[in-house]
Amino acid sequence: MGITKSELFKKRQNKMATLAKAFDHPARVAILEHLLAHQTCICNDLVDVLPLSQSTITQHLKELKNIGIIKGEIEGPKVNYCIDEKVWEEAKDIFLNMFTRYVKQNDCC
Amino acid sequence: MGITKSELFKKRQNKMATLAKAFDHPARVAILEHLLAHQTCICNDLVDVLPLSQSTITQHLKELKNIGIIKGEIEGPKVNYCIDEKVWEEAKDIFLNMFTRYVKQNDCC
DNA sequence: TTCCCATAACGCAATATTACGATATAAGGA
DNA sequence: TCCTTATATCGTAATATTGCGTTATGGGAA
Repeated sequence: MGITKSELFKKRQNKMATLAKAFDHPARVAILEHLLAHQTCICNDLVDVLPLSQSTITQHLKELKNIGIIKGEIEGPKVNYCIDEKVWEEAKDIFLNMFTRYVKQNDCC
Repeated sequence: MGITKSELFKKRQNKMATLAKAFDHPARVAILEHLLAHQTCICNDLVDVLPLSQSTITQHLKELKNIGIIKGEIEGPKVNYCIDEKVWEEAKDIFLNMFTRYVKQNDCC
């Protein structure tokens, strides 16, 4: 159906799924990397950097904002985007926790 | 279009996007958590544990296998699934690298 | 005011995803 | 052999995502 039965899963699982969406498209990875690299927040240099149209990029930015991992500040005619520290750290924790839960096994597979 | 222009992005970005897909649906998070918790590989206890139908679960398992993060070993009439260590560690590295690239800023936003 | 710039919103088209029931398939046990 | 159990596959329906052109919108500059 394309519809995810979120209500049937645990909060934490849904949260991780949501946060993972920030990284599940190469354009969004590229946007986040750009934000990480340019300590100063950016506006639409992205249009010059990414091989996508302005409207598509705006949409990805919107999605990242919905997820909460970035925020945008209107500054005159432009918008400055940057990583939302709190959410970023939260994502870091959740992913770290997940990844470190793995313990090597004797060889079941 | 629903089609992602992967060819226009860098390999690393596409790789991360692919790996993120392993975590971008609560059912897949739940499956991975189950695999982490039960050191012994499992088959379809998942059908009892998850609120989804057998066919839907099989589909998620297939997707996780495509991504490469789990592998399945046929054992008689059952299939034992488990985390693929190599891919798991690779994902861990990529995400860790991404998350630790963030440096707190003076207050641009 | 009028014109441009950066962004956002709208609407469309194409494709992908999620979910499930129903039907295979394959191996082990009765 | 026939039945059961565990998985996989198929087909279908509903919804989501991706991408873009086009059109707003809002502010600054001329």
